[in-house]
Amino acid sequence: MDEAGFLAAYDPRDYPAVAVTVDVVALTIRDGRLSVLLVERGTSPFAGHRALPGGFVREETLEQAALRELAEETGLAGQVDASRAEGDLDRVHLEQLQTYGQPQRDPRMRVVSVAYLAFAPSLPEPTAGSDAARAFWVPVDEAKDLAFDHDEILADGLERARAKLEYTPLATAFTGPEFTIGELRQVYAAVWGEDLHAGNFHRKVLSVPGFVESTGATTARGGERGGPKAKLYRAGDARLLHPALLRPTREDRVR
Amino acid sequence: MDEAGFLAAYDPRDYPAVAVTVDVVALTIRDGRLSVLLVERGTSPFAGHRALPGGFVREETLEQAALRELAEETGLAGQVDASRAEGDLDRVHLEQLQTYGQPQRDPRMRVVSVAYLAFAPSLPEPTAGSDAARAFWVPVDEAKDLAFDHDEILADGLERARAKLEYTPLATAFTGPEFTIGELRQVYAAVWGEDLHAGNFHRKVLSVPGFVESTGATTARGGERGGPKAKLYRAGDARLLHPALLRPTREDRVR
DNA sequence: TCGAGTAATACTCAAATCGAGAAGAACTCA
DNA sequence: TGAGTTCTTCTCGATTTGAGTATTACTCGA
Repeated sequence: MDEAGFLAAYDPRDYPAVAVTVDVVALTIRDGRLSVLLVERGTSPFAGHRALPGGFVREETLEQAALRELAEETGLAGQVDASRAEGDLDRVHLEQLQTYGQPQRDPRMRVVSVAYLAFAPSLPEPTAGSDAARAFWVPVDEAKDLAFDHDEILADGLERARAKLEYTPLATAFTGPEFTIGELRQVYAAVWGEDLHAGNFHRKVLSVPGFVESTGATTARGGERGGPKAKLYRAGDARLLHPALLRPTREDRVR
Repeated sequence: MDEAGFLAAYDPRDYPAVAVTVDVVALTIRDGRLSVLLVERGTSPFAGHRALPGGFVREETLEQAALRELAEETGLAGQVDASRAEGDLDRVHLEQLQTYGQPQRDPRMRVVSVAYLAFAPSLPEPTAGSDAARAFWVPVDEAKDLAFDHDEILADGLERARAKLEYTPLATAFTGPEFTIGELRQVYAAVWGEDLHAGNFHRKVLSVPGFVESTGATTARGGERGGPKAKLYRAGDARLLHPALLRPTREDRVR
């Protein structure tokens, strides 16, 4: 609210204490499956349950807090100092998802959590050492019964990711800096959970201005199971896809 | 984060105190212009500046806090008790926008603000009495130099509103319970800031399943400046528009 | 009461786009 | 070497789009 009138009359004791945290829904594609980074909780409440990585916000922006948690949990970059370069994490796309503040979402106290959504190219398994040993990637369809309201947060994050693939070049955030149209199609297939018509997808991607641009090069060899060498592309400068790549319409999504 | 490990080691003195507020971007259409509800600040900082209505979160959900602030500022419904019926406000569509938590966004202390976006049919001017006298509707293109980071919040809210008109039936939240296709088109025109082809819009709206359904009735008389009586419709049961109603493509939005 | 202006609604038509399928060429692995 | 896979390009009919036109039914002011 930010109103001086309120703040002048504001006595912290008039209000319940509120803690602000960030939770991160970090998505990547491993072995062709959309996966999310989870941590195992050691203590009550929800001991033994899995949860999204997250933590208290310090003297930093919300986004820095999310990046810091991600770095700490994955062991990537190792930098706890969020103002520094992030190493492997510098290619991670991070955006705010939503904020969750139901009064009883944490049984101990009022916790308002700002959830972030991260998209990463295939990352190494979180390395041991530091506290990252507790973190691991789980295919999203096996990520159930999470602590707190994290099932809901994950579901919201997945829906956001699926929707953004339609009208933004977000899929390139899941690939390396150079990729083939086929790899891009597999990203869509993994996130949407359904196969796409290869020919139409190819035509579509190349017809959207600024989605991808050719590097001129091709892959060194054909696919694992055969097929010719594929042309390589990198992400273009489009921020929105026009026209969009729409998911196959499913009636139950509409009503 | 919600991790017991952190909470067990958590000492409030280790972290700066954080206040949680809600700010509301309430939009309506008055005299054919998209307008936002603002309040005038009386005290420092930003005394004399206009700001979005908002306030501290109490023992309530974030959404209840947003509704309460809206009711208090507009004087509508008058109910400060957010659990009760909201009177005029019960037809308001409310959704979370984004959370703003830059450390210096409020010069006095760390304030994390959860912004909400409200869409309302043309509402009466906020009534005097209560503290609502401070609130007023302002056409969005005249809402500049707001306090704090409210210019940014408003801009984000407008972009969200414009985007959601494309693929959701949100436009009906700005109309009365019954409306004509022409009224609906004027909502789009006001929010997008550009006129639409009447014939194509008509065809499109009627072709999207579940967007509108006919009431069978027509308006009692023609338009103010002539024209035949129009058929009346009410909102249908679609939650998403398939196919979507896309804004005229502007290149500068894409790159 | 008439005439000008306006709006609702329906139609036309060419261009763009889409989904489904097919085909050829290049490559893998066994 | 042969079977199977994938990349890439086409074809074709159906759908959707944008732009324009036409008809009809109103309002308002002269």
